Amino acid sequence: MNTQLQLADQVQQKNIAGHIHRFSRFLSGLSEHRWAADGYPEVRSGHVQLLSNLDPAGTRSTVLAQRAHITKQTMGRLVKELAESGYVSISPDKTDNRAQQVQLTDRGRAFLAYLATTLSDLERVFTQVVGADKLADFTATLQALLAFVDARRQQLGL
Amino acid sequence: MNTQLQLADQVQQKNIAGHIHRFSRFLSGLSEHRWAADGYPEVRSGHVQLLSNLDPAGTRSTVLAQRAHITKQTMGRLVKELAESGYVSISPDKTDNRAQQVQLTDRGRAFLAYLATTLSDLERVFTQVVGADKLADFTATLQALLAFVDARRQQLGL
DNA sequence: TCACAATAGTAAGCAATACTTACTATATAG
DNA sequence: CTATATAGTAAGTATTGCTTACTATTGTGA
Repeated sequence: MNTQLQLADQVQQKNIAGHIHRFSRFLSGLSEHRWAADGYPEVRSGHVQLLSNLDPAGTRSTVLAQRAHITKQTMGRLVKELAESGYVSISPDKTDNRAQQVQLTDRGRAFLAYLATTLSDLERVFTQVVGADKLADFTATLQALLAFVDARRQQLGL
Repeated sequence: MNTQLQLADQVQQKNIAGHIHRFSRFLSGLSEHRWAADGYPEVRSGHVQLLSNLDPAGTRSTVLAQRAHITKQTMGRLVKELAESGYVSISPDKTDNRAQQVQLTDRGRAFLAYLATTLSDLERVFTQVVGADKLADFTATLQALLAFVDARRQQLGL
C-alpha cells in the first residue's frame, strides 16, 4: 500500500496540469515583461491569440473567438483593448451590418514582426537548455495533445 | 521580407506560451469536472499544489507557498479553503507560536489516493494519443524547462 | 412578404487566481 | 533589550474567462 509520502511524490511527478500551469504563468510574465521593456506595454499575452489569428484582409471578432477557443465576449474585450491602444482597427463589414472586420494597424504589424523575433529568441534559449530535438518533440507533442483534446471538447462538455 | 500572413503563421506556430496556456485551461477544467463527479467537488486544480507538497508530519503554510512558487497570501487562501472543506487540518506549531502546521485529514488522504489514480488515467489516455516515449519525453522536457526557469526567476525579476 | 430562427456583437456581473501594500504577533540576533 | 526578520492575515487590484441576457441584423420558409 502507498504511504502518504509516496502518494504525494507520485502526484507531484505526474501532475502535468500543475507543471503546465506554472510554466504558462512564467512564460506570460516573462513575455509581457519583455514586451513592455521594448516599447509595447499595452500588449498582454492573451492578445497574441487575437493577433496571430488575423487574416491580412481582416477577420470578424466571432471568427477570432472560434479560432482562439474562447467566447465571443472575451474576444470582444481583447479586440476593444487592442483597438484602444492602436494595434488593430475595426471597420464595418460591408456585406453584413451586424459584423465588423478587425485589421492590423501599422503598429500592430510592427508588434507582430517584433513578436516573431522574441519567440525565436525564446526558442533559442530553450534549445540551449534541452536541445533542438527535444524542444521540437516537445512542441510537436504539445500540439498533438492539444489537437486531441480540442476534438473532444464538446464530448466532454468543456 | 515577411508578409503579414507569414508572420502570423510563424507566431501561431512558435507561440508555445499560448498553446501551453490553452492546454492548461483544458486540463484544469477536465480535472475539476471529474473530481466533482467522483465526490470531491470542493477541490480545485490549484489545491493540488498544496496537497502534493504536504509532508506526512505536516508543513507550514509559508513553506508550502515556497514549494508551489506562489505568495504566502495565496497559499493561505488555499489552506483556508481546504481546511473548511475538511481536506486538511491546521494545528499550532509547538516550536513557534506564529506558525501553524498544515496536515492531511482522512478525507485529504482519500483524495490524494484518488488523485493519483486519475493522474494515471490521464497518463494512459495521453499515451494512447502520442505514445509512451513521446509522453515521457514531453514531461521530462517540461520539467527541465521548468527547472531552468525556476533557477532564473529571481534574475529576471519574476 | 412576414414571422421566426439564427447570427454578430455588446452589457453586466460572477468566479478563480495571483498579485500588491500594509498590518499583527512572535522570534531571534546583536 | 532593542531592532530586525519571519509567520501569517487583511484588504484591495488586475487579469482572464465564464454566464445570462440583450440589441440589431440577416436569412429562411410558409
